[in-house]
Amino acid sequence: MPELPEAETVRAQLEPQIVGQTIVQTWARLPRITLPDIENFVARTQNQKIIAAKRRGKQIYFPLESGDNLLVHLGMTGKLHVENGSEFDPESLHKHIHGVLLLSNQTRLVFTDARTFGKLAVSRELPFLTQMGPEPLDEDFPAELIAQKLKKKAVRIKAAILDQTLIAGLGNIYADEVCFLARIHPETRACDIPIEKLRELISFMRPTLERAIQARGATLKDGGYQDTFGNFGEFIPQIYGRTGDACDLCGTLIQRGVLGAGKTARSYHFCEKCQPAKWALAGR
DNA sequence: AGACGTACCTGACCGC
DNA sequence: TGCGGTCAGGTACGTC
Repeated sequence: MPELPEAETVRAQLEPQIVGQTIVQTWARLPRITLPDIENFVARTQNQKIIAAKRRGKQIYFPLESGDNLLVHLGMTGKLHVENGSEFDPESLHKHIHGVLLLSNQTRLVFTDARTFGKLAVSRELPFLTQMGPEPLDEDFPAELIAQKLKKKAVRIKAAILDQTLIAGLGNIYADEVCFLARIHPETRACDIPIEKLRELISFMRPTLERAIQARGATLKDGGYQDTFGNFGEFIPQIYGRTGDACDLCGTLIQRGVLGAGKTARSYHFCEKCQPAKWALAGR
């Protein structure tokens, strides 16, 4: 699913394809995912020149000449691609296509999303720029500050690092990966982890995300993620989605666990030997 | 205010 | 072959 590396891959691939182009015509059809509403989205993107392709965390956005921004969140199954053509028939579009932008160079920017967890939006304000936690890839990423904040949290460490207001860009895949690399059981309460161990966990974020970007992201068995050219990501997780496989480090069979319950449950993957529950589950 | 629960959505997969 | 049940998770929002 699209996390920071997948969003960055899409952003970087789109940049040379669409920046400098003018949106000639906009089409959208699903009110639930189109903000603030379809009428505004269409009116405020049409006849606008795209002046940049940016990303913050998992959020992709395109500043327009008017001062508005075109925002695309890929959610779980969202995809963006550019195809040739200067017209289209809304009646004959595949049912998963929820947005089409005709560009001035006779191409179309197409948004598809099977599970419709993604979002299309137009907005002048970008509150997520300040509300979202720091970018792990930034040179001045405040690692020590994040370690201190984690040390005060009672939530389980995996839930803590998924919180986009604390750190931007980690999702289920990369959260599991860094827990594995740091040898921390995902259900450990953040405050129960020694501070030096938290620093170690944080130190794995940037290299892991950078390797994933070089591999153009990760595509799991469900084939959910594709880059803008329809290619699968080639990042191979060491732990995520590998239930029943042998751990790369010790050969122990990788297990799957569930964080939370009911509708909110999120799966995690771990090696019980490399990631022992020595601080975990203390209060249960 | 922090922690946790609920809801959205549908393709893929599985057991019968 | 068909069908009901389960799983997948990013994020907004409600509750305690």
